[in-house]
Amino acid sequence: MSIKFAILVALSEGPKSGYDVAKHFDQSVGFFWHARHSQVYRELGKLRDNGLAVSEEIEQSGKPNRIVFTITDNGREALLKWSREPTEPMEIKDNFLVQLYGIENIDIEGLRANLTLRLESHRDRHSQYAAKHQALENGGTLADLGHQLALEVGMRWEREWEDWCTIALERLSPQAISKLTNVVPIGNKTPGHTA
Amino acid sequence: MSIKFAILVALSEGPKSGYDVAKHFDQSVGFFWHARHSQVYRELGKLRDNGLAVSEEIEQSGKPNRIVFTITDNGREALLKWSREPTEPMEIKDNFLVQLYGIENIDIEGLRANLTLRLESHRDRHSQYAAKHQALENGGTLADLGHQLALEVGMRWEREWEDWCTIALERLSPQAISKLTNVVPIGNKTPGHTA
DNA sequence: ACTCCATATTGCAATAGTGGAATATATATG
DNA sequence: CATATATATTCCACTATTGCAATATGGAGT
Repeated sequence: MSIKFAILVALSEGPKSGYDVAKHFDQSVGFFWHARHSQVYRELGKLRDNGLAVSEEIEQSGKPNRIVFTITDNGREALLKWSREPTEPMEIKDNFLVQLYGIENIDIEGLRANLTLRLESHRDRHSQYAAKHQALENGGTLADLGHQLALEVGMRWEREWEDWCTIALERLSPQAISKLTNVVPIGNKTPGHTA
Repeated sequence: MSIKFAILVALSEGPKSGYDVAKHFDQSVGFFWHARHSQVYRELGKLRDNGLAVSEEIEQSGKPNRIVFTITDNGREALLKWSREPTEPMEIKDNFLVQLYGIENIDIEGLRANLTLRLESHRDRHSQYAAKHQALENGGTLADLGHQLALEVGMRWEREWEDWCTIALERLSPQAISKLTNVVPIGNKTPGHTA
């Protein structure tokens, strides 16, 4: 229901081709609702069909022509209307947490390896958000405020994951695991003191 | 790719019918990878087709027969194998953040209303996770540790949203908005001091 | 010279997930 | 007595999203 609006938001910042959306998206609204290029092109077509955007073909030589989309008044109306309805909070959907939930049938060595990898990737993302955020620190417009607030959610999320990964690595260390009761960890090399 | 594993994890705790999975799921693994009943039944069928679970029909009168699924050794193998591969960190996908990103074309009154609603819902979820977490506080098994850690991610997530909503409500208050430069907020009743 | 990358769009098969209807009965609530 | 809710499964249409291949060319790197 809503890549539609993410793209509309992207267009609201200025006319863009599908290529533009797909590319610069990932550095802005796309942080909070991502899509692959094939979906972007399809959705742009729908926006045009529904009168929320208009398109204009721009001739180029050597490359396929650019098709530039511009948001219409109807498009802005749609955004406005959308923002007056309640939005569902997003659901957590994370493989790693599913694995934790099934820890008894999971390779704990693998879990630790994953944890280390993810710590890295959360750090990366955190600094990505932080960089964007810092670039806005002197901005005083409404748009800046919106971007700042959104990025702050991203930063909080990544920071929490970072903290949690560190703690989880300790709580899942071989030493810690070996102190648990009932331990017969499958796929885990640690010799737990079995009953 | 992975409601499959969430269901496998559910089955790993004991044999379950589709109805059981759909129902009790929401109080456990389903926190971290949810599915509607129609999908659950479909996936259970696939697990059986692929030999990761076996099913047994249990006669009942008055109600349709229960079809109880039990995880197989192949199923446990699949979980183990899965946990040795890296998992992608989940992506943020939140309508509300998209709206913030497009704040210039959004009804700020609506945004504030949404913010208030969400504050509520994050509080609810937080206490849901916290209750589950507290019930485990004396548990010392590996399974308990896994559940605790997973729930802690949920708690962190909800707590951060709670904090952030409160802060955002201040930063988006009519008074705060009116102090911004360049303000011609659409759909916002506040008389911004236009240039 | 060769390969890789950026530009730019289209199209399609496949997977993932939602939402609702249909079916059948027992029990609880008003 | 009517209505809702819990039990239990199946099926289907639909939306959402991914991933890949095809097409065409200019420029940068090795």
